[in-house]
Amino acid sequence: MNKKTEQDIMEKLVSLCKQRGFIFPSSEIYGGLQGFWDFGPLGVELKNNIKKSWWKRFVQMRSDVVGLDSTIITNPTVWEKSGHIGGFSDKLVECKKCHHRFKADDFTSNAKCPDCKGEFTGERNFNTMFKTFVGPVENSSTTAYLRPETAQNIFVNFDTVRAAMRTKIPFGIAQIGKSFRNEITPGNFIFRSREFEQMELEYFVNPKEDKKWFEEWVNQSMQWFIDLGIDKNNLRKYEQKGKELAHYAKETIDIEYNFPFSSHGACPPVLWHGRRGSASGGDKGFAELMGISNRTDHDLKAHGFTYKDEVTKEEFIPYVIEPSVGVERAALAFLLDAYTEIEGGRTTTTDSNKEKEVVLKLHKDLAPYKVAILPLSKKENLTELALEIYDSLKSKHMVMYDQVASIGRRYRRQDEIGTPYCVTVDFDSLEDKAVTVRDRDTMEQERISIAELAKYINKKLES
RNA sequence: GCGAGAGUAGUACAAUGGCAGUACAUUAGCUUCCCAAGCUAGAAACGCGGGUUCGAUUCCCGUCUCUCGCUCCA
Repeated sequence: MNKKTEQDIMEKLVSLCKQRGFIFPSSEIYGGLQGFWDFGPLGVELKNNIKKSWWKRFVQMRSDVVGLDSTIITNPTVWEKSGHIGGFSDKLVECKKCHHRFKADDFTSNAKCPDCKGEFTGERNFNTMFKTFVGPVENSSTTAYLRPETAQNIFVNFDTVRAAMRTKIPFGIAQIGKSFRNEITPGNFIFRSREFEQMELEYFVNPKEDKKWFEEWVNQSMQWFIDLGIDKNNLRKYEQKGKELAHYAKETIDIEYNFPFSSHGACPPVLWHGRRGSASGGDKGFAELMGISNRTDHDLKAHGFTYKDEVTKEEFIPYVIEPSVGVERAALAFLLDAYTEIEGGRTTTTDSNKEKEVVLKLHKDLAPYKVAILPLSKKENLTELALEIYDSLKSKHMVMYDQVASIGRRYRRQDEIGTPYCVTVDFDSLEDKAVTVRDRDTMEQERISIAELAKYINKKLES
């Protein structure tokens, strides 16, 4: 795929998301706000389905992981202890000539730009934590922060959760929730936004076993994406090396997805202290979808926790293995991977002259609507039966009813939003008490008796 | 924050110093009845404030917002 085509796909997906009610700019009637996105009727279903899938696999299905839902605003001491008040605030200088930017601690005040020998601006603070005030008085003693990650709330609750649930190491605490980062450059649609939702799991282990558990979580995380239908060829692991690693991390592996944009431009790798400038050594497309880090005992130590094994009497500060993924970023990867254009369309039974057809091949667990009920005709007796079927299914699944326009057009509508199954009520249905169930991907149809329909659909959606 | 570009129906695009169009999407009706057919009718837009002008969506200034690049990262 060439670059132009790739950009087109991103633009087309953005349009589709807007038109069909997945995602649109926040507060758009006032021009929107950079880095903030609203999820529409379909988007919220997709997002909920992603979260549901993650929670089921990593909390519900595991006896060694429990959940948590903590607050966005906390006592600011949390962020002092964690190092975020220092770490999320960088002093930067900018070259007045070439506008390259450098961390101020690397240079003396009279230094020249290493790229073009230009003059630097004065130091400027780049703080990526959102500030707010608790209570009506705005001053330094009431300053609080919107959390830039959900992880710290898990760490500070370590002992309380452990005691309440009688958990023994190794065990994990999972949390899904909003985080906020005042990113200097949000962009690429929902890839990087300022308000976003994280699914984080902090898995506490004996430091002697950190390697084993790290590998385990990398593999588990990878498998989750694959099981939800992401093409393996669009996924890869990237191990962060040296200065790419966060200060707290002993080891980090990114799961990267082959996005249709390059998320990082060139930046001087030698001069830049900290992270790598371009994704995985400059390859275009692949960019971080998820990170799995060995955070060692950095966080628990910072908050003053320790752990005692009551059987072996061994006392230690647990290491933390952290799989962390952004819900919106995952949603983008799922949408991109599902977005399929078919030149000329798939129709063989009519000679309609369409240029292309769009099918969103989302995994059935992720599809916003699972089933659409379509009466073949608007004639009274068909719609009545169709609505009865709709009513009989809606308590179990997200079901859509649509009677407007030709049947072919309605199939296209459902294909475009990824609905896996369409149930068509035709004139024979009145006689034989059966309907046809149409598969999104194969367009094949099967005739099912109405009495068996609910069971049939349930089975299809569970398989 | 700096640099560059851009703001016109839901989307993608036109045009114009004097009634703002097209395609797709959408609504109602007719027709058809299993894969975007057709016909008829309809709804729907010039980011905002100022200036120039008889008249500004168009020209000028400002402002806001977005997009791209720089950092940051899920």
